[in-house]
Amino acid sequence: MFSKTCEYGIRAVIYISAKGSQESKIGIPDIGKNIEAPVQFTAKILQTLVHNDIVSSQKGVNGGFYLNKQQKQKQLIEVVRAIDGDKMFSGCGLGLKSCSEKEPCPLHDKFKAIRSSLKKMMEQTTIDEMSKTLKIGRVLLRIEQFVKHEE
Amino acid sequence: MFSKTCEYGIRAVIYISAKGSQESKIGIPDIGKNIEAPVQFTAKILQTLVHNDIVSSQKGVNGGFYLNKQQKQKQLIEVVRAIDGDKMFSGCGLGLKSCSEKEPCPLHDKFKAIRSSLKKMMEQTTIDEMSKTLKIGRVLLRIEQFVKHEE
DNA sequence: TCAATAAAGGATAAAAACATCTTTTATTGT
DNA sequence: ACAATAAAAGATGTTTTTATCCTTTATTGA
Ligand code: FES
Ligand code: FES
Repeated sequence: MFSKTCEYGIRAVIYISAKGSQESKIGIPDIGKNIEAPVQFTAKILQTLVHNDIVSSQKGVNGGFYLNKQQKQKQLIEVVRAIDGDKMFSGCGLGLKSCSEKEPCPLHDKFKAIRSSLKKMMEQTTIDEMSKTLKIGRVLLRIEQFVKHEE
Repeated sequence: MFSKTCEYGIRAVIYISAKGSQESKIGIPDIGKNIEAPVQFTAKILQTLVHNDIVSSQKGVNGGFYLNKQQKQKQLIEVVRAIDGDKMFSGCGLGLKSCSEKEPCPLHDKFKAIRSSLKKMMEQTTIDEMSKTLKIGRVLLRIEQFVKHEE
């Protein structure tokens, strides 16, 4: 469905949103470990997300990643668009160069319905919403249990 | 959504079903040209589909590919399974090693609904059905118009 | 002020996907 | 029989995706 890069990106964003804040930023090793993704590769993906104003970052001592209020309210589709582009939400299911009503592929009518539900779903889901289910421990971002913060 | 290999595979199968028959088999150059796919690569994909009893083939003079009656009735999901496997229909949307109700990812509830519609759609759609819309010229498998057979 | 820290950036490497080329095998019309 | 044909099979090449390594830049607490 999404590229591996995009999957890591979404997981990272949800984790950062759940665990980080402007006061307590999250470092790449922490992120990589908790979303079970290659650390350096995750760093690259986060660069892209910072460029696209989906994640905030700060260099230096006590630096790291976090999401500001506006960023937490972003839709998941924006994360996908920043990494994989729009292909999944507008491209042809059989790989034709373009998807159109005028020159549709055999699967067009049935496929566009699915594609449209997927798009709607990714638009209706915010990062914040996902991070909340993670916080209360209902869901996981890796096989082993999410490491609960001691407080 | 599907791999390029799978897209070519589905297009090829629909084309062969529409244009070929046991009496008049279709050759790889014809297929490659009409579905706008690399010829030799398409040959490889068809090998896989023959092994999986989705397409029939015959070597030698007047040989080529065709679909028998049972094969025409197969569901599109079988083509996808033969090439891409089952990942798209059972894997986690965020790339976790497994998708389960017991240890779901944050997107699980929403994602499984989409995935399930996609699966149902690919199960309810037969190769024959797709090839019929191609035959009557309502749809295309490539940018340029499908070459109508002279009869 | 400066050493420690952590992200940013650039270069490189490994793996997978996509694609092509060449040889072999089976089939058939003559 | 056999030459022509077309898929099967195996080897190889290219491109894209995924992943790692190393250097640079910005920040900050002591
Ligand atoms: S043309 Fe193929 S999905 Fe629209
Ligand atoms: S666990 Fe992620 S979709 Fe089911």
